[in-house]
Amino acid sequence: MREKAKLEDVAKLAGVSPTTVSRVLNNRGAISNKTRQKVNAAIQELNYHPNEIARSLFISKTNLIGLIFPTTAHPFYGEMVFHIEKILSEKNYKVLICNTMNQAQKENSYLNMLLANQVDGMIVGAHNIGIEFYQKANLPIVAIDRKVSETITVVSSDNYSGGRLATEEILNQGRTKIIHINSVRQEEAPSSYLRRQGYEDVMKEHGFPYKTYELELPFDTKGKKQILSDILNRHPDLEGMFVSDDLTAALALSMIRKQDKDIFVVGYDGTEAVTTCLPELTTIVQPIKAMAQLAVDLLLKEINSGFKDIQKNYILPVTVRRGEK
Amino acid sequence: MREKAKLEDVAKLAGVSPTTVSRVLNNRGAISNKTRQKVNAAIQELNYHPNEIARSLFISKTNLIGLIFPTTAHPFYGEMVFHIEKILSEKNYKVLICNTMNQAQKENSYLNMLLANQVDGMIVGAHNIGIEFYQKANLPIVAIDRKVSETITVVSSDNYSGGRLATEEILNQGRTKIIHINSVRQEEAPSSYLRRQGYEDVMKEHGFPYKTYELELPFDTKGKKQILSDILNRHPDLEGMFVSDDLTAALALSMIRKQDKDIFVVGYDGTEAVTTCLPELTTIVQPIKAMAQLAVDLLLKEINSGFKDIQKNYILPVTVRRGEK
DNA sequence: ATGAAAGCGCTAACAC
DNA sequence: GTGTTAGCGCTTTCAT
Repeated sequence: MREKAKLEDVAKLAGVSPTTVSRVLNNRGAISNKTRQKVNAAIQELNYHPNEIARSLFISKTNLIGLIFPTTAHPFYGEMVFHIEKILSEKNYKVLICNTMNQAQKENSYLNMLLANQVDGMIVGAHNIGIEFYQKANLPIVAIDRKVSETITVVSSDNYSGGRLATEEILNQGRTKIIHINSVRQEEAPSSYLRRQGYEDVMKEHGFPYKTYELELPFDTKGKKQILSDILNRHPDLEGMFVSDDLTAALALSMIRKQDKDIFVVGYDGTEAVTTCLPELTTIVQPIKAMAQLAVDLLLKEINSGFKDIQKNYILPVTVRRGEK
Repeated sequence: MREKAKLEDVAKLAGVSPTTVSRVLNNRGAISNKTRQKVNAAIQELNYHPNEIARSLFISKTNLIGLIFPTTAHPFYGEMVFHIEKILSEKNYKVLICNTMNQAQKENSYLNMLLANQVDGMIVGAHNIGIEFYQKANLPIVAIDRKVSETITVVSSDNYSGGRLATEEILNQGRTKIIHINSVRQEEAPSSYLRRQGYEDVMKEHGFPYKTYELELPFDTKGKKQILSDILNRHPDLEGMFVSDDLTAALALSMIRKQDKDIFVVGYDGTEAVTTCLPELTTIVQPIKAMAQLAVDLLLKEINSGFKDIQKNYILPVTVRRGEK
């Protein structure tokens, strides 16, 4: 295995100094055409690739962005990560991906790893360690759907309206016996709380009883099914369910079909993947692409402004996607 | 924004030499307990994080792995990337993610980016540029579902058997008028060709006519639907379809339902997400986690053996997942 | 238009 | 046990 060529090798082969090669590479300063050609020829011949690591070390900038999310295996995050990476790569940034699987310990060690690797910034959509860990990082960070904070910018979609819309969608079907299934409330994640609030407010306004299940949903399908089954049994006359995650909603839907019940299910997220698989599911659509775009824009602004206080909360609107008949 | 502490700052504060700090950090050599404590205290106080970039530069190893895939927005790749990252992170490797969106130009520039960033190796599941680009990289690489090559290890699942199984599954329903829908054949991607071969061989063996559509499927759902609709119209008496991608199969399924036809659809991939959304779909399940594990194992072996010739093709078995009634 | 030299933050000989 | 020194591959003053 031939050793990798370095800048010095190129310089020697081209008969110039390392400085000159560097100038050609970075298009800086004035270079004669003849020199440029010699250098380029040498680069070609040696199949030379500049060492970004060395470059990063010198300029104290890596163009590396860390992404911390629960798991790309979930379509919501898979699509979110896709959009973020796509937008960042167009601006010449590279993306380090971290799947925390909702484990605080992993999130913490990923955070330290990213700091050690000198990322220029981070986009965080995981919710398990205190915001103070991130504040200590002293780095441009944008959070997605996280707790409001004095120093970290948050991008989210309108979870409260989402909860309201979902509930109204069911009520519009003439159904009033409606429960809500949510993930367990996490201190740092207001989204589930807001969705719940939206649901409960609407029910209260109409004077209907409401019931929210905050579940610590297990990762495996079997466990989820068991829990859902118990809930269905407990509500034999149920007419509607607002389930704050499409995948769990899908599970509920298929159980309902099997039991030949008539329960109207509304889900949450509205990813491409789930919409393709389950076009009949009514769901609240989060603007994933727009959230990704905004998060990136804000992050790059922080990075380029020297991390000054443009911290704020941004809330993007959600929409209803009515299931196809 | 306080400047980042560096090793030298820690050394000064602790009243020792940089070397000693480095030794404490890396647990190398013999250090007195007292010194270790002083150093650790200084590290704490300064909130010091070792600069991995500088370290990488010196030791000529980044512990960085590049992942090149079409898009994490597709559940198959989303899940694949999740598993790969999870396994790699346990071995202290970091992951740079690249979404090529099936564009050769992007794939090529990602490849160069990864080389410039001194990745220790790559796992590639995209199929748009010639294998020779990768060979030039002169780096440990494992390909997933790519063309067989003399110098690059390939991990795939048994696409030929998958094609056969899918077809037999439909025949077992007593259906014989079966078509196959595949993505357009790409020179470097044998998987679609092998699935097609499996389908056609089984049909031939039974003496039934066969028809394969190799489609350049557009990215948008609308376009896909149009194409599928045309195909359905062309085959009014169709009894079965083998569609070599679950998402496209899901689209076909919902159209078939709407038209109230009786066509048995078998898909391909068997991801968690699609299985959850569409438990009634029969599909060929690729062993995503096992493929990820094997790909990582082989890659790390190449990296640690100094990239010697353990190149080979590994084919993992697929299974049938029968749709729930 | 080009080159010499210093240094980004770290580690590994090699001393003592 | 601990420190001194050189250097990983690059860029950038500061010369010329």
